[in-house]
Amino acid sequence: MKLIVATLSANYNGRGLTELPPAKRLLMLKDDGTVLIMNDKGFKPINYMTTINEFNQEHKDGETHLLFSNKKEKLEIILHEIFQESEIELDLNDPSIIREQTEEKLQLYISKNLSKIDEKYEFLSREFETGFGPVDILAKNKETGGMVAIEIKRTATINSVYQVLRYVDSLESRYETVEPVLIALNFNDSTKRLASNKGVTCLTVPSDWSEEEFEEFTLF
Amino acid sequence: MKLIVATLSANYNGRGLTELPPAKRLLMLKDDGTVLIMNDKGFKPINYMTTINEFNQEHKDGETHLLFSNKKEKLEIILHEIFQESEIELDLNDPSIIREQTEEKLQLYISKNLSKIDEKYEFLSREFETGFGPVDILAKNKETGGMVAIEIKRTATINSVYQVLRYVDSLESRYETVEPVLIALNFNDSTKRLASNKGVTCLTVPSDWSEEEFEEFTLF
DNA sequence: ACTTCGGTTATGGCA
DNA sequence: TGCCATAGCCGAAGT
Repeated sequence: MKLIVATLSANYNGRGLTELPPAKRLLMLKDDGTVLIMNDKGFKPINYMTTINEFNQEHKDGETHLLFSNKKEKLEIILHEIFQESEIELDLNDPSIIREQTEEKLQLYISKNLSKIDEKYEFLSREFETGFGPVDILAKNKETGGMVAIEIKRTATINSVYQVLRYVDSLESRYETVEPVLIALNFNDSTKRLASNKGVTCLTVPSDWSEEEFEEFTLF
Repeated sequence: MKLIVATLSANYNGRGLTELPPAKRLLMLKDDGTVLIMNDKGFKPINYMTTINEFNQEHKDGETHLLFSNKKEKLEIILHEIFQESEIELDLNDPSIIREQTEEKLQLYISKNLSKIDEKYEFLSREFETGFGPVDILAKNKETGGMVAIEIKRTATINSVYQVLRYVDSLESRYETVEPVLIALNFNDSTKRLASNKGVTCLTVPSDWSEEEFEEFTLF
């Protein structure tokens, strides 16, 4: 990638419309075509653009204008004064990051260990289609004999409450009783409150749902 | 900020849990404490961390271990081999980017020009509290005399449909009839279909809702 | 400090 | 390709 330290300004038009006043910043031109304008704060670029098809360069009044574009977007960068310019070589095939404890893995864990969360639930199926999209887990309440719609989240929000209620709505046309359940690692108070008002059961995953358990699953 | 080109690996634990195998990458250490690990693809860092309170450095077997942490997160970076190291100075007070055509500006535009979208609607208030969060615009249908709950989006999704229906649910305890309306620049087909099934009116903002109109508004 | 919501969200998966 | 849901979403504003 190429790194340029310069006083620059920018204009973007595409998904949104932005104007960036001039300041001394870092411009990164990655080998895959990605362009990033960085300042010294935070982790997000101020302006950026990916999937660039067209690039043009102009010189006007001693300033360099860079024009990046694709079918839907346009980014203009004006380099007022260049202080440094350098090229660095990184690994072409960067081995990808390994993510653990994702919602997908949590869902697989709970599918296999539902009774650890609550003894009375019996797992029936995963990603069961309701008509409003698939519910994460469909289970049976061994005490009541009724059905259970379970929505799983790493962090449950009020949206999760409405989501599981939608599934229950849809499933109630097929089953006599459907009980809404939210299972998550974290709930905030307002979510628990709303769930309680709406009759949605909230269950927390034991914090020791462990890496060892994963060995049983294959994601692919 | 400091830039380091090195063969490095990383482990993060906090909001999630990740493992990054070694490769030659760019490490950015920003002046505000932000740490970024970049490769030569895309606009996102592979690993990163912000709001760091604690930093420790260790040397083991000729390798440098960097340990960044705060109350909730921990990031370890192992520098196996360092190729380059440099320090660059950027502007301390980066003037902030100017965003146009944001949802907020769209909301203000529609507040003042609701009759341009549909003659029969009369604006009553903005950000009206429903009990399930504020509805963007509360209006009156001059033909029916009923109330109108309007949700505004740059791009409307199926979630927007459920959102406005929640507001209507809540408002119906206060008003006799409440009509759900979605106003957006873009709708996708499935959103329009769902809205139609659920009795939610979809209205598109004329593409010439112009910058000139903004002059009337003050955001602050 | 926590919650809520918009974002040029990005990104991966699947129809 | 478009649409959907997740993400270590981030960041900002309000409480």
